[in-house]
Amino acid sequence: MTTIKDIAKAAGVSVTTVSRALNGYFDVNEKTKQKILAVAKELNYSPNTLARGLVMKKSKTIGLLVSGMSKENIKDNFTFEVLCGINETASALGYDLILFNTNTTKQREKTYTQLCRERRVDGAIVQGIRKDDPYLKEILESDIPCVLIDIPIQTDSVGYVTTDNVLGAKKAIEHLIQLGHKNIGMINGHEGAYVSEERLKGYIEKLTEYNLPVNKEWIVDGAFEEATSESVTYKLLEENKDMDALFCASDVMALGALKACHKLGKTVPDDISIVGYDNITLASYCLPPLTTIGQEVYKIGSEAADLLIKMLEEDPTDLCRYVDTNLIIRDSTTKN
Amino acid sequence: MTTIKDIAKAAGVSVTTVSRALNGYFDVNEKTKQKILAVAKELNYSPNTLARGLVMKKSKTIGLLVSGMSKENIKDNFTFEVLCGINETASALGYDLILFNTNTTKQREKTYTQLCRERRVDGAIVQGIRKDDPYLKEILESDIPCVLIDIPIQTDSVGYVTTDNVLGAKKAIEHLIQLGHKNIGMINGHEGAYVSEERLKGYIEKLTEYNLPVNKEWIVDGAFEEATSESVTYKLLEENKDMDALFCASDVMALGALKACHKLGKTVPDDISIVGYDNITLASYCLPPLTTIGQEVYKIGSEAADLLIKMLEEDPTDLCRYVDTNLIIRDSTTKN
DNA sequence: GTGAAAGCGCTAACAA
DNA sequence: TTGTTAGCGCTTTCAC
Repeated sequence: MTTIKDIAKAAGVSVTTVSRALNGYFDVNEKTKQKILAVAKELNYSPNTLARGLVMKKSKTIGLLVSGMSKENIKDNFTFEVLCGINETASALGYDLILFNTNTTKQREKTYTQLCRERRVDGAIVQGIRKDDPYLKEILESDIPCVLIDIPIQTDSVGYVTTDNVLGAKKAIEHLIQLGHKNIGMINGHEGAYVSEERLKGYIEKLTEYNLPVNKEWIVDGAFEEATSESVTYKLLEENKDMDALFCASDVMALGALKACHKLGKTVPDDISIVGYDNITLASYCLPPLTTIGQEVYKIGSEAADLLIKMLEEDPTDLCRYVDTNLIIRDSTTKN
Repeated sequence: MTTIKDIAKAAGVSVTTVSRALNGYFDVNEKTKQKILAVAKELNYSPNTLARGLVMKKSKTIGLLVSGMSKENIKDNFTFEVLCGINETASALGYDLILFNTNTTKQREKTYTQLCRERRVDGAIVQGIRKDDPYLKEILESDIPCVLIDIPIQTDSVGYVTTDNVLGAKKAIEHLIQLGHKNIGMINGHEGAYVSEERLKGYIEKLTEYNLPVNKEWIVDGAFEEATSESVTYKLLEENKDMDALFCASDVMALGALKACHKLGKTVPDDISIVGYDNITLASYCLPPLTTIGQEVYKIGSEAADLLIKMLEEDPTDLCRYVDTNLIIRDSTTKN
């Protein structure tokens, strides 16, 4: 494999000059530069980023800590869409991505800091970890630049990209209230998720705004899973016969709720309206197509990459970015 | 950041000894070893993989060349599922993944070899590139260990993981024939895909096996896209009123075909049976749920990672692996 | 069982 | 404008 040493020898100059020419410095004679470039091309040279990273203490690499990459999460294209957004933006800005898997026990043996330092990543993007994940604590204590997705916590070295989940939930509930619904239950995710906390907040605030009662028994967790959601919905509707609408904190859970309704012989939306969250691909294909809160997931990813790289290169003052949500009305909601 | 030098100083030994102790060599006194390990832990040491990679000429990194990571491909969870499989297996075996994006022009400036060599990846896994992609030629000419997904070409350093697409297509057609269909059209992908070639082969062979005529006009390309498929299906069915079944080389295209049928006022499956390919998540949710050829996509990914790592560490003789397919019968096919 | 020294490929003072 | 030299953090002969 060709090194700058080889080029230096072939071009009859020193390695320093080669390095400078290759890196586009201006203090090198145009002629020598051309010569060096020619030799480099001829010898089919590729720079060794490991060596460069070693001396520069920069790797032009972003570490990706993603929890939703296991078999179970395949239905949910949220993770993938975020990934796509990160990938395109990062690569457009000259950074490569390195994937850390937080599921396998193998990786869990290492701490977040170890993961990042071993690979000498310049920064990290973290998606899908829970509030109580030990990694989160570490991330916040570490000084490695990091962007959190959907976790609105900021430190000197940690920023975040998220949507306004309170507002998103409010849009959903507003829609249901406008349709005349008064007994609105909620299938939330789980305690480990900030988005759950916020969507619940939006739900409560909007009900309160309309002087509708907030009933604790009407709020249950569905673990962001279809099956769990199905079973809790079943129970919820059995115990509250007058419930006329359901707000689910994710489309996947709305799918479960749909199944439960079907089994109970309830027609959606005539007997009960359902609003989901996320606007996953399935949302427009299921029966009935889901009214839901859409997020520009791809944009969340690309904003995250953009923010992190800005943090690495320009240290911006604002480390928080919000991406829009919008209510998408389909056929799972109707007038009461 | 702690280095082995720091450890050496703190433990009162040489860097050599530290290196040996940390790497679990046996020619180091148990006591010194324990001392070194203790110091390392206390100083919160993380090895620098860049430095190690530089001297060892191995990076324990696998390069991922994936084309299906753009906005358009989000519906299709094939790519993501492959990714998940690769990720879990690679990380279980101690390898990290580095993502190369082949879409952005930025990356296209570099050749495959450059991409791999710059990052000093030990090997690469390539998914979703076309037969005529210049990268493919390079991959086959290069001696970088590589596993191709769904491209059955082998060289000394290149292996592949795929399914038997001829057989898969045959299963689909067999099913349709058993249901009494005789006028079976095919929406294929495009010329750039090996899987298209093979699925077409399976289609033709099975028809021939039953002495059914193979009609060139009945075979059209849908570019693996929903919209394209919809428009070609429209035309196909208009021009061939007696067509009673359709075999689509992907579920996404089957979705398009479904739409076309709907617009033409044809009921699936009563007027026309449709079989897809891939068993994407949507397949079981669309209307009617699709009969399709399922692939263990996750397994394709994990096999690819496993094969590549075997190639890196043990150089196996067999560089080809096949993953099963199976016919999944849902409601888009019925007796004629 | 342990250490000194060389070197992986690169960048960056500092000199010339 | 160019070259000399040191050093990034690590592994690995080779000698003791």
